[in-house]
Order: sequence, then structure tokens, then C-alpha cells
Amino acid sequence: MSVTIKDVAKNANVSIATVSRVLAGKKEAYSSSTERKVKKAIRELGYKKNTAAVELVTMHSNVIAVLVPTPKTNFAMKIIDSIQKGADMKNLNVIILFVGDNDEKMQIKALNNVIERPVNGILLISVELFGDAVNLLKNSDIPHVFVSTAIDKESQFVSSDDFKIGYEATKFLIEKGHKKIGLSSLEKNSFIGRQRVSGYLAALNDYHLPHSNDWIVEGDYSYESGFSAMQHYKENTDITAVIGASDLVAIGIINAAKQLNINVPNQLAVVSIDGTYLVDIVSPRVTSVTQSFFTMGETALNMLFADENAVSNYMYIPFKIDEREST
Amino acid sequence: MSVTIKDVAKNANVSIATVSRVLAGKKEAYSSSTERKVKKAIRELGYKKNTAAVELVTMHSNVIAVLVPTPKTNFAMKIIDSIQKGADMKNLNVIILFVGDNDEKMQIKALNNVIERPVNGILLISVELFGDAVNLLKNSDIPHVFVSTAIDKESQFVSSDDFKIGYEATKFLIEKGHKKIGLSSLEKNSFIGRQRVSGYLAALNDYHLPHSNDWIVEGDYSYESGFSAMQHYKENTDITAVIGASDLVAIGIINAAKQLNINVPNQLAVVSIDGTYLVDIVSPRVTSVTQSFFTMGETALNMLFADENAVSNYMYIPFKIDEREST
DNA sequence: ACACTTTGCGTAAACGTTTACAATGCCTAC
DNA sequence: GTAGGCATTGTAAACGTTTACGCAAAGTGT
Repeated sequence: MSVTIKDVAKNANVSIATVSRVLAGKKEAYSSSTERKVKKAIRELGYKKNTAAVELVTMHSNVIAVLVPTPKTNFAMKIIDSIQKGADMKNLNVIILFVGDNDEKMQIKALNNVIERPVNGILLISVELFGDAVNLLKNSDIPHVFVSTAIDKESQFVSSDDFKIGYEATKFLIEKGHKKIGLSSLEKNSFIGRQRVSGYLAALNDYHLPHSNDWIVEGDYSYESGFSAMQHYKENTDITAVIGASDLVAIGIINAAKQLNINVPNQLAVVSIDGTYLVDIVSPRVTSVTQSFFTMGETALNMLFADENAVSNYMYIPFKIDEREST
Repeated sequence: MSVTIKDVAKNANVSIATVSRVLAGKKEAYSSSTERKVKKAIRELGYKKNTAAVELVTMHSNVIAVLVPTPKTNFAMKIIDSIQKGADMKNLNVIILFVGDNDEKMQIKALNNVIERPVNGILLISVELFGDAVNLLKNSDIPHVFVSTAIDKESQFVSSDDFKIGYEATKFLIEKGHKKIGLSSLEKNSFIGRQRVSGYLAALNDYHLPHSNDWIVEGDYSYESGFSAMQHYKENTDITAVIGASDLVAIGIINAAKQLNINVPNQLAVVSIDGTYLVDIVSPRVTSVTQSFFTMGETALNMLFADENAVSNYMYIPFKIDEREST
């Protein structure tokens, strides 16, 4: 079988306790000559720690798990990037799991996989948990924070203030002179979707502008749903501006507009929400509500390890509006 | 502390062995009345398996690890997607780890993290391992296969035939009438980079066309490196076509060309390698050598569990050329 | 020379499972 | 009535670590 601490101990002529101490680097507990012997044995035998055994006895690991809906969520990568960097500094290992989108069974499977081992914490990026999955997580007493999403204000989360995003994006367009503004391809029943719609409506209201149900279209943040939303707008409305719920949605709208001979930005102004690198590689480059995904990841990681009582449950990360060529 | 199998046993009035058997679903080994008792106790106590203990005693887990260079590698997501789907069917859990790019220390750290637990297999997507990291992996006797990359033909890998990609992309452009063709932003010293360059040169040679060192530019598959490659071409060459080593590179070239008032495809034809969704959302839409990333992931997973002796070490996945607006 | 402290190391228990083996009771066949 | 078989359950060892505890040797201060 594989090399264990016992083999090392025998080879170095010390006890397993000593080997363990050298491994753990408890410097005050062994002499430098034993250290040499042990390290030599470790090298010669090619010894590898058995993490399962370690975790069993210590009841603790230095792993944090990051759950992401699907590999397609492109902004999530930016968040993961910052989590990874932060974790490296804290000497934590990060593992990422994709939980299927909209599938309670898959969510539960992924959650169980994570809960059944002693992970240090769980970060859920943009995943909306369903019924039983929520309870599973809540009852696990593993610290967890939601990132760029939330189920309610009781659980810990960090995200942008999506009400404000809806509001500011709308306000931005209103102040450019638009009066009929679409809001495209968000999930109306999700926490985030509701917030954004509220913000959007609040802005219209503050400026005494009417609104229409036809202006808000449901969707799933995808390129395709943006593309087809544009068809809907063309046929059913006379909006002059539209907010895409994600970069891809906005790009889908723009490309559909092109196909319909609608000029962006002259006949239709488009603002996207997210501001990933995509907005800069398409043409026209897309004006965006740019979220600080990097900060979001950092903050989430800190929140995970913060004293539970010291911090508030949730945290909003500032965003900004970057004007580009689509408005 | 947390609920263990002992608590369940006590609560259900059976031995821990019985609980374990019910948990494992060894149907022939217990009566349905005990099953009921045990399951009830499990539910009431909210018992969760301790994976560390299980893995310790069984010396085996149903986890496969996927290593990816950085969260930025956008085609990797497609591969991961298929791996995930395949793994779900096989009832395996997938964990993803990002190993830093070009950093031996990080690679070793990530590898150790994985090797030290009983993972079933390791898939390395597009990661080029450095010196010690290679040995670490080879000595671990954990089955592993490289995906969309390789270190040599001795280790198992699945990828496109990058020589052929270089050859076919070049041939495609030659047959469209181009004689001076650039190859942009690949890492000349990587396995893949060398293969593509060879294929490219072979095609030029087969058609009795000259080549120039100025036509091949080193880079890192990024948008930026494509962008700056274009400046180089404009200043130092008179090429009429260029192959971008990735979609982002090609898009960078196209956008830089736009800025330099070079019309694509009329003055410069551009072909990208990869063919992810990006080629369809920019304009002009990019002609691409489209790799079958989905198949690649599937195949890699199968190879991981195939009988070691039955299959050849490596496997090439077919690709195709999709002509779009950039040529 | 003595008592006390420090340094370095070993012994053994514990972590939560799985599983080989043994034990029990019951059933069937003679 | 006895032997053998089967179904169901329990006992205990094992997996590879960490760490509390204890002990010996060496050092220190008087």
C-alpha cells in the first residue's frame, strides 16, 4: 500500500508522534537532527499525508468550497479569481463545484458532497437555492455566504445593491432624455430580479414617467434571451432605450437590433449590467453598470471568517456606470 | 459535537454495523423493519456522513478533480461542463481547482491538495506542468489525463491534433488565395504551440510558399496579445491573413485592425482557433477552427476509467472549420 | 549535590466509519 | 429430533493521523 507515517517513523528510527510533529512544523518539539532524519525519510519514501485521516482526527480542514450554478456564468469567474487569490494568502485551499441550475436534486447532491466533509466555509456564487437545499445548508452550521445573490436578508450575503442598480441604470437613461425604457431578460421571481425591477420602477416613478408591462421582459441572462427580447420590443413597443440584465443580454439585444436595422445607439440606447470584459470586445462597446466582482469575492471571503456577531448580515459592494458607445 | 453513526445506532436501538449497512444500502443484509427504524433515527437526528472517516477506511472516494489554469480560460468551461455531465451519470463528484498559471509553487500546492486525498482521478485542462509538478503527479499513481494539452506522448492526453489545426487553418487561408499569413499569440515553447507552428510551416511548405519570422508572434492567448500583435503586423509585415491562437486573440486582432483602418475581411482575413460562443457575438463574426470541447471532456472522462492497457495513450478529437464573416 | 525546569521524544487514545467474522434464532429436510 | 442452511444482527479490528500525557535526560541555580 501507500507509504504511511509509520513507515517514515520506522525508516527514521523515531516514533510516529515525532514524525507527525515534524510534519506539522511544531518547531519547539523536536531537535534539528531528528528533523533532518525525518525529512530525509519522507523524501526517500515519497511520503504523502493522508488528508482523510488528518481531517478525521482534527475535525477541520483548510478547504473552502465555492458553489457556482454552471460553468457558463461568466462573471462568476472574476469572483472566483479574487476568492482564489485571497485564499492563497490565508493558506486555504479552494474547491469549486458546479451545482446544476434550477435543479433541486443537483443542488442537494452538491451541498451534501460539501457538507459531509469538514469544509471551513461555503461560498455560493449566484446560486439560488431551492426549498430543501436551503434547509440543508442552514442546518449544517458550516459558515456560508451568498455572493451576488441572496435568499433573504437574514442570511449572510454580499452583492451589489440591485435595487440601486435598477434605479441608477434607469436614471442614467432618463437623464439622457429617454422616456420609454425597456428592462430585459431577468428572472422576475428571483431575489435579484425583483430588486432590479423595483429600482427601475422607482426611477420611472420619481421622474413621473409611465411604464408598461411590455417593457419588462423575462429571461435568463443569456445572449439568446437578449436576442429574442429585441424582437419582442420591435414588434410590441416603441422604446428608445433598454437595460440588459447582463452583458450577454445587452450584446444579444444589440446584435438583434443590427439585424433589424435599428441603429445603436442612435435609435436605441443599450446599457448592460455587469461590465465584464465582454463589453469591450464587441462593437459598439457597451455602456455598462459595472459591478466590482473582484471586491465582491474578497469581501465574501472576509465575511466568511469574520466574527459572526461583529458584522452585519449583508454587505453591498459599490458599482459604477461606465459609458461607452452603446448610449 | 455532531451526530455520528453511534448516536443513530443508539437511537434506533441497533448496532453501528447495522446503521452502516442501511446507509450503504446493502439490501440483503437487513430487514425492512430495521431499515425503517434506522432511517427514522437518521432523519430525526439530522445525521450526516463524515466523509473523512469513510475515505479513511475505504481508501477510496468518488471524487474526481479537475485542474484548470485560471478562471480566465474561457473554453475550459465548456470542457468542464461535459465532464460534469458525464460525472453525474457515473455518480461521481467533481471538484475544480484553479492552479495558477506559470507558477510551479502554485501547481505543486494544488497538486498536493489533490493527491493527498483519495481522489479517483485527475483531469488537467490546458495546464502545462513544470518540472517538479510533473514528477509529483507521475509518482502519485492516481490516474490522470491531460485535456487540450500534453507534456509528451507518453502520458495520457486528449486534445485536438494541433499540428493538424495549424496545417488546416493555414491551408484554408492559402486556398482562399492568401500567400502571406500570420500566426499570432501562441506560446512557442509549449507543446501545443510547437505543434501548431509545425503544422503552419508544413502547410506553407507544401504549397511552396515562403515564410518569415515576423509572421509568427509569441503571445499568451489573450485579447491584449492579439491586439498588440496587430500593431506589429501593421508595422513590420504585409500579411493579408492571420490565424489567431484563440478566439480572444482573433478578436483582439480584428478590433486593433478596425482602429488602424484595416478592413476585415477585405484587407485582412482572420481565422481563430477554438470557436467558442465569442466568435458569434462580435462583428464581424469570426471564422474559426472549431474544437469539440464537449467531446473532449467526455472522452477524457472515459479515458480516466478505461482499462489502462486497452487504450492508446492519447486521443485526438476531430475539429472543423466554420467559415464566418472574417474571411 | 540537590531540586527544579526545560527539552525531546514515546505511548496510547481518539476521530467515525466499514467489514470480516461470529453469533443467534428460525426454517427446512430428513 | 437433529443437521444444515439462511436471514439478520452484533463485535471488534482496522484505516492514518493528532495530541494529551508522561518520562528520561540534560541543563540551571543554589
